[in-house]
Amino acid sequence: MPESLPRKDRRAATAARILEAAQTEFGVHGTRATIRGIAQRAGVDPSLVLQHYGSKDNLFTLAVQPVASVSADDVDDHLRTVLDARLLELPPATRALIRSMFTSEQAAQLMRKYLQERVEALAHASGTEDAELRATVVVSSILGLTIARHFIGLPGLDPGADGSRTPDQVADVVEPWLAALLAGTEDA
Amino acid sequence: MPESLPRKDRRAATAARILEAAQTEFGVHGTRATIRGIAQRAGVDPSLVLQHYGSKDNLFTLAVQPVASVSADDVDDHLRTVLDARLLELPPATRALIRSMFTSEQAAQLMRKYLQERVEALAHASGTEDAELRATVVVSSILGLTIARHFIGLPGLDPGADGSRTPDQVADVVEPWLAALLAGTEDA
DNA sequence: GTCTATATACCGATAGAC
DNA sequence: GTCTATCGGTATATAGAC
Repeated sequence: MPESLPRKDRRAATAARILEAAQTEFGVHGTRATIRGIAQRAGVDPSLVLQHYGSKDNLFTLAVQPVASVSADDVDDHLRTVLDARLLELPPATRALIRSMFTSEQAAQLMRKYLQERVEALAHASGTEDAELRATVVVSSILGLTIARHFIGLPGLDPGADGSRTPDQVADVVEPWLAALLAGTEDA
Repeated sequence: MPESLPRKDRRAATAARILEAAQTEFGVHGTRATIRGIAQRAGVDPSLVLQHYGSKDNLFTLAVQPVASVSADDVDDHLRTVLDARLLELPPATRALIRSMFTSEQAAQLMRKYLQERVEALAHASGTEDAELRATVVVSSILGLTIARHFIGLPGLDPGADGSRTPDQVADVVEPWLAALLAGTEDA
């Protein structure tokens, strides 16, 4: 055995590895992820998972906490940032949250709160008529694009598929369209 | 016991009740729905469920088959029809499919095929530049609105919530916006 | 401190009583 | 034909061996 770190540090590092493994497993299997699967991915004994986190439910709660959202002082910048993030790679916690929110009321509530915060930030920053409705539609559309891209695999959003489309090209089309709805300048 | 129908009809009626119960249970619990729960909802013995359908997986396959989509000869009519259907009440099979597609690869594949058919119909009917990309974004947005409305419960889409908004009012805002993206006439 | 063994519960599916 | 009883498997969680 190599020179070991202080016990406390080793324990914290193991706990972090378990949490990362939990995010990955919940991201792949949703609420059907198992303690055994998480332990195997983290390279530890299953009992250690509960030793560190007490229960599967507690570990789940920690694993699906989304990263803090950026502020929305500038609407266009905010839209572009969020859209790029959702079309490129998904943070493990976000992937786990989306995968789990249809079979966990707790996850659904967390997602509702998270999305509603973005709705209110966008609505406040735009301030047009029907601002909340428009912001809700924008946020819902981004959610739909995220799911279609990362969980369903619709070929039209798959980068490098048929027409070798990059995520940037998708965002170039989508961003002005979302901005137009928020601003209320679209015409049919 | 009242005068009973012919055995065959009674049996078919029971099978139909079981299938309906399965759609409801898969719509509520996703792939976590149980044979026992389905049987209880249908008012029959659990063994009867397997007697009729062979296996849970076979019953699941039948329960999540979406109803056939309408044709898209007229783009605006098609958008309006689909949008109204998704914002009002969701068919049981569609609810079960969406709820299950994150924990069942079979359901995910079925949803991909279903959405891609709508994408190609819309893209063919519009025929603008980047038609497939635009149709994919439209279909993904409708999916996002459906999920936000029926599975997350975002207040901005909740009919009769704060501003007593009807689904029609939501569709009145969303439909022209989606049509503009398809037609390529939006401006930023 | 780490892991083996197990308690408890629920799942899908099957066999056989009536 | 319908239902009782149960098998085999797997899950979370706990207790105790070392």
